[in-house]
Amino acid sequence: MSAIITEKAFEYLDAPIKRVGSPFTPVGFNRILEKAILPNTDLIYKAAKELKSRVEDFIGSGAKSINVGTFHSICARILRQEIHNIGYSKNFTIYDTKDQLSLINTIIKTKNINLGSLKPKAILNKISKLKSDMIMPHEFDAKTYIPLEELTSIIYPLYMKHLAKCDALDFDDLLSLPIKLFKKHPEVLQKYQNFYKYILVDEYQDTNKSQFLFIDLLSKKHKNVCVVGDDDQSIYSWRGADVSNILDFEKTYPNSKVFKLEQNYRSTKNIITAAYSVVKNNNIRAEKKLWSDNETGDLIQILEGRDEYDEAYKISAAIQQEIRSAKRNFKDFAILYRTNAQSRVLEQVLNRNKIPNVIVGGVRFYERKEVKDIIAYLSFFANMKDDISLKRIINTPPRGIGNKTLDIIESHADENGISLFDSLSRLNEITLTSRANNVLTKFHEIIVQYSSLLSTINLEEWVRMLIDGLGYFKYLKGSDDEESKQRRANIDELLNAITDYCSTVEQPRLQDYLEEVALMTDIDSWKDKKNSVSLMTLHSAKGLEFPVVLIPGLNTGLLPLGNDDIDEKALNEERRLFYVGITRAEKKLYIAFAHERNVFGQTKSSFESQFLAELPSELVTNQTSEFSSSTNLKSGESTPYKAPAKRSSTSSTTATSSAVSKTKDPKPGMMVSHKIFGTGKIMRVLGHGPNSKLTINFRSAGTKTIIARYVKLF
DNA sequence: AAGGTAGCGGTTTTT
DNA sequence: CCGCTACCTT
Repeated sequence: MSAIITEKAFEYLDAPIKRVGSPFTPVGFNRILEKAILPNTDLIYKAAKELKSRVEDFIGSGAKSINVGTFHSICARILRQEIHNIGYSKNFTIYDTKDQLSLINTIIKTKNINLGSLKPKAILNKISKLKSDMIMPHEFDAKTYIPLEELTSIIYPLYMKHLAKCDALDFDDLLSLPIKLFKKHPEVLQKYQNFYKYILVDEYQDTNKSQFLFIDLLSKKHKNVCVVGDDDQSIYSWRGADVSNILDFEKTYPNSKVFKLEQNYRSTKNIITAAYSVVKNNNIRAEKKLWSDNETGDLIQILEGRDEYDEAYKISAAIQQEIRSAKRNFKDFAILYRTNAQSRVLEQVLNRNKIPNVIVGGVRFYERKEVKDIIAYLSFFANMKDDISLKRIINTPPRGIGNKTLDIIESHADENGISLFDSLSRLNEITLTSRANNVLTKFHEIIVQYSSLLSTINLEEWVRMLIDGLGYFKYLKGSDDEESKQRRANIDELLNAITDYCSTVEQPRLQDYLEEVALMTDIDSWKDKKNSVSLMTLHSAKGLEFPVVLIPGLNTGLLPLGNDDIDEKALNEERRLFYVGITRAEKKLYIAFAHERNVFGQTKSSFESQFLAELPSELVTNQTSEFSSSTNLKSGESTPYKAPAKRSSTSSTTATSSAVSKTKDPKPGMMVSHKIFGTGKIMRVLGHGPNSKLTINFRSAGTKTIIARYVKLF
């Protein structure tokens, strides 16, 4: 989500103003915002430039001092300037999720905490939730009979202490510390209030408590705030976003004006109607009527695949068909899925069909092991108190510093209340084997050496020398050939990115580069200059639009995601996610599902998503006549995927008929019913046919093993 | 005491 | 199918 903070640009608006119905905005600011901020942007500063020029086009000159950025980046910028006021170092490091987890694991290990069956990730999620609600450790009223809460109440304060010791901030701190700063130092607040006289927030429905407070404080003086959003598109409640921020805006700011933007300029009538038919099934939402002057448009096409490969194949075929008949370009298409894992198969099949494609997000570039390794080195040089990065690099590449040695160093640092690196400079105080002493001294020397080198040569050159000096490429060669090639390529790309950064910025600084990297969004790094089909998650697609959108994976368990015990609130959010996906489409919408899916490496039969049935049958077709039987795609000789399923099915034009798999063979994942035990899910199958033994997890009776002929398959 | 490997367990979504 | 742990080998 983005915040626009500008001085002149919004003067013509009466403020405060609330706008609702973000996807249905007339040609106006929101549209400019969507166009300007999200696509075609490499980095934040480029986005700001782009926005500036577009706003200038719109209101003429005067759009001078515009600041554009995500909440996180704007907050980070403020903190770099002001954080010393609340007792932190300006050299703070920003920890990503991996760093956070590693920190929590360190705590668990050193404090001998027994997590039981809980995972560190669960604790981290809990802590993050608390932080986004601005609940400090001492304010957390844990219900101690709930293990998660009790353990969190133990770990949370330690986690905070450890972060502070490392001069590190997590993503939540970036949002909450400015508020602490503003409250403690009114003079600092005032400075920024005067600096940002007009404030505009896009995607306001996805703001959390700290983001609300941030805007509230900043706008208190001049009271010029304009927010845009749509409660139907709230898809981040799992990370603390609170829809009531937008729903209660009028109450919070009694002088505000509301403009309902109910005309849609983006999509065809059919797409809008379909989107509405879906989202109206949600029980908690603000009713709005939507309309459009656009053409009625084509019907929504349902694609039915035998499995996810076939589904991907049908999607490829649909794209080829659209390109042939409607003269579209590859860049007009977006494939939007629920989970990143789905991108693999799609990418594979698209490649086989020679359809150029680009995955936005996914396993993020900067989270890949080899890239993260180098970034950890850089982070450590930027902040030597960063124990987490030190632990990552100290034996990468392997230099004979193992767990035992590290344990000794850690307890020394802990006892003396110093950083790990400080302990390394005081090895004489520590009892070590001479071998350990040697390798540690050597490591310490390397760090000192490169640290002093950093101030004498330029950043780019220094990074190259560092990677060289570490023998990192040699280290990568160790693993198997194809993989190490890829990893080397990634390091090369990282080097290119650094070179790029150095050439676009006046004064390249290691820290600034790292900050940019930490806060870069998927969309930022999206290079859509190439004429390619875009692949991304539904979450990433928010705010974007494409002539043709294809949404695969409309299966139970996948969209909506989760098992059948999904609660109403979560189901509503899944539905909103589907709604967001539908409303990305301008001209044409394809929705796909498969009868079988590979989950956990096992093929499981899969049912149609309930959301399919919510599409009005008269707007939907699954006649794929033009290409369903076609093998005219150049799919290559060795394509292992099966020819399109020959199903006698689908004489009906709706997708609402339930797709019952007619297979007689029971398979794991299928639902069954039993005279005595009721309904349950097959967990395991032993043997074949009616006499096979099924391990079934019954809803009320628990797990039983039963001969297949005694149960009924759904 | 390090480092390599086999086997296990576990699934969102993002800054 | 991927990452992590526990164990086994050097």
